[in-house]
Amino acid sequence: MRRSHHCNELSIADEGAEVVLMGWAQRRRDHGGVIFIDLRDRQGITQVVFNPERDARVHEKAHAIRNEYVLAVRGVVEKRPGGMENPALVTGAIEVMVSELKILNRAETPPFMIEDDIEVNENTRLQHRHIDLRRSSLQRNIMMRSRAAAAARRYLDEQGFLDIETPCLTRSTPEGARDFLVPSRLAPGSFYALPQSPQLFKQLLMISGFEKYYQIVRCFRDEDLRADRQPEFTQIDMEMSFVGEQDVMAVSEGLIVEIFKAVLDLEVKAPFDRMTYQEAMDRYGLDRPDTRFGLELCDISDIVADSGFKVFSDAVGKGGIVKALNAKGCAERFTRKEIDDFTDFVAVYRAKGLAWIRVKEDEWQSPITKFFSEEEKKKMAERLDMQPGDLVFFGADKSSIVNEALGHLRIELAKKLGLIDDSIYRFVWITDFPMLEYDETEKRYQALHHPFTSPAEEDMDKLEKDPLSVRSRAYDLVLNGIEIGGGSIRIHQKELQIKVLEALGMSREEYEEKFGFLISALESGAPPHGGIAFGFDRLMAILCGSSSIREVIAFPKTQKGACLMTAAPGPAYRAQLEELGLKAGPVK
RNA sequence: GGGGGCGUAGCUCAGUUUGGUUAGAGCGCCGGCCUGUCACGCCGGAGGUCGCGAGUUCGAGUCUCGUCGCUCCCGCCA
Repeated sequence: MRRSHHCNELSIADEGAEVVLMGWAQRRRDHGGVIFIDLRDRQGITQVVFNPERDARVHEKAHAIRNEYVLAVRGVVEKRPGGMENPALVTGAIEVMVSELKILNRAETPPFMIEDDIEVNENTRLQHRHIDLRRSSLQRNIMMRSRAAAAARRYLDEQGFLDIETPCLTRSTPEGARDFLVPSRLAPGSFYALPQSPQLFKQLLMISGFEKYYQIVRCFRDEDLRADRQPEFTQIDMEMSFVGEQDVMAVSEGLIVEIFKAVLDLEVKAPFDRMTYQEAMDRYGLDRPDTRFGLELCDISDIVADSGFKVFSDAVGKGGIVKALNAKGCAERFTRKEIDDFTDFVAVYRAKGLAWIRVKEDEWQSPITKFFSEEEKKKMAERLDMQPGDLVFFGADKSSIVNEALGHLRIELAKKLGLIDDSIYRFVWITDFPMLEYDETEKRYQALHHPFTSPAEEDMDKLEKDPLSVRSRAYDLVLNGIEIGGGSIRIHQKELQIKVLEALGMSREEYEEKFGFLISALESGAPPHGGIAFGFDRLMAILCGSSSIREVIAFPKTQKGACLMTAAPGPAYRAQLEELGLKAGPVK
C-alpha cells in the first residue's frame, strides 16, 4: 500500500474516492459491531470505520488495534450519515470505510495520553519525549519553528547574506559565560571549548571580505538553567560590513516581519520604537521594558532628599535613589496582606523594604505619611498624580536595586491587574547602552555587551577618565518585555580594540594571549562592521505562546542539564579517559 | 551556592493538619456485552517500594533528620 493522502486532506469533495491513509491509532471506539478509529498523522485526524456488514474479515482484524498502533488503511471516502458529522474535525464531514488494514507496528500503551489538555509531569514527558512530541501542541510548535527557520533563511538569502558555518570545536575565551570544555586526544591535557557564540569567527569573516554573513547556529554556555535558558541554544546570527546601527536594525526588522508573516500570518509594523537604555531604566526600571502597558516608575529622589523619613533621605544621601510606582485606583484593590506579599516579592531582588501609601479622600493611609512635610507631600502628590483611590509603592536604595525591584513589581502588578494584552506584540529597540559596568566582586570594569563592541564616537575621549559614562554602539531588540536579540557595531581598529581591552583591566600579555589572533586580523584591513544575534528559542516561545523554551525545543534538557531520555551526561569508560589523558571519576 | 513548590496506581490527584483496621477517586489498561461513536456506553477485573534511606513510636503515606529527582526564582548568565 502506498499513502495517497494525509489525515487532514479529505473532504466531501473526495466522496467515493479510494484512498490510502497511514498513521497512528489515536483512539478506538468499539461498538461490538462497528469500530471507529481516529487515525492521526502529523497533519490531522481522519475517522476510519470498520463495519462487519461491509467487510467481516477486515472488521475482525481491527479488534486487535490499540492506541498508538501504526496503521495503513485502504478504503473509500464516504459522506457521514446525516447528523453524524463532527464539526470539531476538519475532516468531520467524511469518514473512510476500510476495506484493507495493515498493522504496520504494534505499540505498548503509552505512559500518558497523546492529548493536549492532559497535564503530565515534565519529567515523565521528558523521559518519553518521543511520545510527548506526538501531542499536537508540540507538533505545532516544532512545525512553526521549522517555518520560522525557513523564512529566516529565505529572507537573509534574498538580502544577499551568505550562510557560513563556523567551528564547534574552538578555543576557550574566558570572558562572559563559563565554557563547555572538550578534551583533546591528539593534544593530551589541552581542551577545545564549545562556542558561546560565533562572535569572533563572524568578525573574521567580515575581515575576509564576505560582507554579509548569517547562520542559524547552536551556542553553548555552561551556566545554570532557567525557563528561558538552556545550556545549548540556537541563535539567528548575522554580521555585515560597511554598516551602521541603522542598517543592522533595518535588516533585523525585515527579518522579524518575515518570520511573523510566515509563522503567524501577521503583519508586524516596522520600523520598531526606539528607546535609550537610560530612558528604559528611568521609566521601566529594566533594560528590557514591557511597553504593552503604562504603570511607569517615577523618580522622587530630589523631593525626599532631606525628608524626615530616614530610609528615603539616607538612600539619597548615599548616592542612591527613591522611585515610586502609582497603581491608579488600587487603594482598595489589595489587602494589607497582599501588600505585605509585594514586600516579599521585591525582597527577592534584594530590596530591603517596600513603602506604600493608600490615597484616601482626606488623608494618606500609610505608616510613613507622618514623616513627610506638607511641602514634600504636595510635591509628591503633584509629580505622582496621586488621586484619591490610588495606591503608591516606593523603593529606596542603590539605583540598581530600586530599578530591578520596582521594574519587576511593575510587571507583577500588571499581571494581577490584567493590564497585559497578550494578543499584541510590542517591539522596542534599546540603544545607547553603557559600555562598561563595575564588577564589585572582581573589582574591575566589565563589558556590558562584549569587549568587541565599539564605544560611541562622541564618548571616545572619556574611555580613560570616566569609563562608566561611555556609551556603546550596542542595541537590543525587546519584544513584550523579553530580550530577543542583541548586537552592536564592532571595533574594527586595532588601537581602539587594545584601548578597550586595557580599560577592562587586561595586561598586554593577557590580551595578546587571548585575543592576539583578532588583534592581528584587525591590522590586516578590517572593514567597519556590525551585527546582531537573535535568540531563536526565545523568539519561538513567544510566537508559540509558550512560557518555557523547552516547549519549542525537540529534546530539551532539565534544569540540572540532564537529558532524561538518553541519561546524558553519564560516566565515561576508563579507556576513553585514558586516551584523553584524563583522570576523573566516576568511571565505568 | 541560596530560597519557594512538587514527589502516593501507567497518568492526574485526594489522604499528611490531629500517626491507628485491608491506602482511595477519575482517566488509562485488561476481559465481557454493545452496529453510528467521536471524552462512546454498560458490567467486571487487575494494578501500590506512598521518590529513596535512617530515626522516633506498640504502630509512620502522615512526625524528625538526611538524600535524590523535577520545577520556579535569586546568584550566575547577554
